[in-house]
Amino acid sequence: MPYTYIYARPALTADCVVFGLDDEDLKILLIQRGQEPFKEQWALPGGFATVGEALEDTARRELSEETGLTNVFLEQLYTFSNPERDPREHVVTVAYYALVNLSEHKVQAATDASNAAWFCIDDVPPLAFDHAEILKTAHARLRGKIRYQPIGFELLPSTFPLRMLQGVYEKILDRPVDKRNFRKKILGMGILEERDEIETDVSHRAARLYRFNKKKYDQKVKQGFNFEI
Amino acid sequence: MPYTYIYARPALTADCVVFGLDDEDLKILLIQRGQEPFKEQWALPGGFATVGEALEDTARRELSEETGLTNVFLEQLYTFSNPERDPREHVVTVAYYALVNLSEHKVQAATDASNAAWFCIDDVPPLAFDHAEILKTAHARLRGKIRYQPIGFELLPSTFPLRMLQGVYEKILDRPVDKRNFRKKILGMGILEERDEIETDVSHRAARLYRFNKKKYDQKVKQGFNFEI
DNA sequence: CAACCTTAGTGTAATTATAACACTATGTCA
DNA sequence: TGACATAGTGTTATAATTACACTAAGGTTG
Repeated sequence: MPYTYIYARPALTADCVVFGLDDEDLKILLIQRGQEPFKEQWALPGGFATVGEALEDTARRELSEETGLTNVFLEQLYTFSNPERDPREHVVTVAYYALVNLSEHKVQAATDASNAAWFCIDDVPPLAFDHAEILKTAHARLRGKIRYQPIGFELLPSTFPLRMLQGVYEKILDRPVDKRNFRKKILGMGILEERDEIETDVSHRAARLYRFNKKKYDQKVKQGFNFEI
Repeated sequence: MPYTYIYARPALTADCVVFGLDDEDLKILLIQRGQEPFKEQWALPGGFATVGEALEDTARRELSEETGLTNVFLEQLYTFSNPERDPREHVVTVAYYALVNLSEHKVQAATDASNAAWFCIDDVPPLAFDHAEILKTAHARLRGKIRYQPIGFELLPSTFPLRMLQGVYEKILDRPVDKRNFRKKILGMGILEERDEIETDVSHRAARLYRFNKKKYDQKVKQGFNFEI
């Protein structure tokens, strides 16, 4: 059933730049396209907007359909509207970026896309459309954002040792961080809650585990507290 | 000549939140709508996207058509896609914010819109659609942005006394700023160029005029210089 | 023309935040 | 039991921020 409008309309899509973190590296989730254009090439997960659906919901739905990921931290990044960005026609895309923790969210390549896989941020294959530019924008945003908002938790399991959180910052900022200063600062924010557990299955002294306390965080946000690292 | 697509498409618009500054207040540019819905109500300047045109160009074109403003500083703000935001149908809007200096850009209400006028940011009439929310988002962004990027110049004539620049910061941040510290900081950035002119037509000691030097600014940006105020 | 009003223009000291830095403690593993 | 790996902890030097008040210049007014 076709739809007719008096004036031409650009097509509208939502795409997701999904960041994950393993012990080694900051990673990015890509899918391999099943159709033309750019068939077989890697691309950001995403798809066409549906009338009556907010674009953030489009982004979440497509992410779930294509990779099985649900319930992730998701924020709008930027809207890309260069008329040449899609060879078929003028397609405007609203890009989102997402943070997931790899240990609790397993990715499965799902129906729509033939294949989904994680790539190291420094070793990404050529991407379809202008997705390389979108990725670059998202990476820059992530680096900028983590410096003044504690979003690093989203990449970790719900309880984690401080070393792991420090690792998040080091991998995203791509530079070493002083352990003592980092702990002072992050604990001083008063948004981490000390748990009565320690790490297991490590071949060295086990560290205490912490949990992000969203309630305390929201409270401090309301008070205008500054979360710069 | 109608256009037909296999799947339904949301309509797409670009809207502008235009900030200006006079001696007194931070102001916002609104137009009075000539058609339904929200006929006669005040709204942000903006209009429908054209296929083949980047949305930033749409924003500039509509701004020029509706208010006569051209050549303004314009940045993307956020994309609003709530399906209920327009009573007619699902309309996604990409919002931009613009900074203009009132002394050099005179506004004229132009063809499309019946009327255009400046309003104090603290005294805005009820707005059409979700434009109040867009305005609030833009105001928050402006406040946040000016703290780490020297965009205040965009609201001033090309040469200006430091007092005026300080006024920009005070009006946007909505708090007093220490004169000596401000001068130290802003001159220390090395992006202002001292001119051999002083103010005229003032009934007190005339101040030296300065000019923003974009070349020096771009250079410092490249070196990763920090412009926090 | 003198007194007054308004804004220009300038420096220092106290406080606070940041950055640099090294050792002991505890557990695993060979 | 000795070697190894990471946990956990304070202090000091340096840099950045804040608070603060007077003289200078020009215009206005009685």
